[in-house]
Amino acid sequence: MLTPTKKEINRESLLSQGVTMLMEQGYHGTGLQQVLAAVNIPKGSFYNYFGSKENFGAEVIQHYIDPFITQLTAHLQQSDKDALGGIQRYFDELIAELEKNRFKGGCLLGNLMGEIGDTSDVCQKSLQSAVNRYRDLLKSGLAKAQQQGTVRLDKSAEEMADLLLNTWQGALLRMKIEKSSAPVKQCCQDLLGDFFKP
Amino acid sequence: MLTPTKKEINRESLLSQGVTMLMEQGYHGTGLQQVLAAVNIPKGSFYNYFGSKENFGAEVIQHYIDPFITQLTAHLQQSDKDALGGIQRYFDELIAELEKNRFKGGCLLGNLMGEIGDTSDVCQKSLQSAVNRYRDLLKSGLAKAQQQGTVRLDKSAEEMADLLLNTWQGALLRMKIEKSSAPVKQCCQDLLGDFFKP
DNA sequence: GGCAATAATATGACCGGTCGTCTCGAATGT
DNA sequence: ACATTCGAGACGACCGGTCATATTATTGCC
Repeated sequence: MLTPTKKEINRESLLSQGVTMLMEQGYHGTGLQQVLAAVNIPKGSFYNYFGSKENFGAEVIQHYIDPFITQLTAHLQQSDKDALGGIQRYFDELIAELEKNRFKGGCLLGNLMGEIGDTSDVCQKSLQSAVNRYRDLLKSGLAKAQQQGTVRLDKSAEEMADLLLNTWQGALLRMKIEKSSAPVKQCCQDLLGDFFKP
Repeated sequence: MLTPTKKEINRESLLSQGVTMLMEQGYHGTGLQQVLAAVNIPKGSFYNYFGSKENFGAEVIQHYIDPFITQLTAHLQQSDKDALGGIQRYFDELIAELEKNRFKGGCLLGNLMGEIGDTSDVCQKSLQSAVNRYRDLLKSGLAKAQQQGTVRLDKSAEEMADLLLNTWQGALLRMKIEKSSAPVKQCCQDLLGDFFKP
């Protein structure tokens, strides 16, 4: 079928609502009834679409990261001659979005890594995959910047991608409790604007 | 009274058990009954000692960070002539402990910042205070290292303390899902062994 | 000091609600 | 006609929180 089936529509809206609510209230803090009520899907249907809350969580994780991959990819393509600038502008856009949300939520991946990253096998694997997809994209951007001479060569692109991702996650946590974008701005400044420079 | 009252003993063991369980299962993932059963304290007593789960959480946070403050303070005093070395040895000790726990738990502060850092005012304030106490201690260690010439001077000690703390938190999240100490080791290597060097 | 009166604290059964999950008849598609 | 999917509601367990009662301390009086 070309038009999505009702099942696919329902799955999609549950996942989308799941992203919002898991971000706001965490995994254990969010009840399925709450998600189902928000999108007006009967409770009984849930287990037809997803087998369990845990599986749902794992799918929500993937559904969450997709737009970020797309967005970063777009910035890298758009700034083809200046990969570092593309990365910087991507993070600037993220920061603007965080400020618009008044520093609520942060990053679903970070929140769930902390909450259930070591208690749910299914979600752990989904988190690994999501983080790796994102990290690899950052890595390729940084590698291109290395070729362009805007980023130091004596550290591997992968090592820097990991460092950027980790510091960003930590800075998002600080942002949440300080209700300020200073930590995330500082993160970009310290790494992209200093440590990664040749 | 010199000997602690029964109330104080009970409070203490609840807080101690709370640290363990909130670390393992998160805030919403841990029920009060579970905590109370583990230390054999009746449910009714809980609300005499702490007014609510939220207040309990806020106290658990402080109870959690105290030993880390003590431990880092000890390392800084012990390595008086080499503050940077003291900080490095402190983190080495933390890493050894994390490996002993098979990478479970991570840091309670990080986990709770992500889970409830923007939904519970009381816990948010407690998290702020705990993180700031820890950051200020790191900052004073780094400042001393600056005086000793082992750390660069063109960045403030506070900025570096924030960066170290944030990257450490992010690395702990990665550690949890990758079940490996590589991220935290890399964190220390990148910052203490490279970026902070003069 | 001995003892009743009073205050303070400890307790666990119990509250309404929500949790994640499952059952089974109804609806749907072929 | 039949296989598959759906969905209303029920399931027992557990949630955070309350409260009347039981126990223990403290006080005041003789």
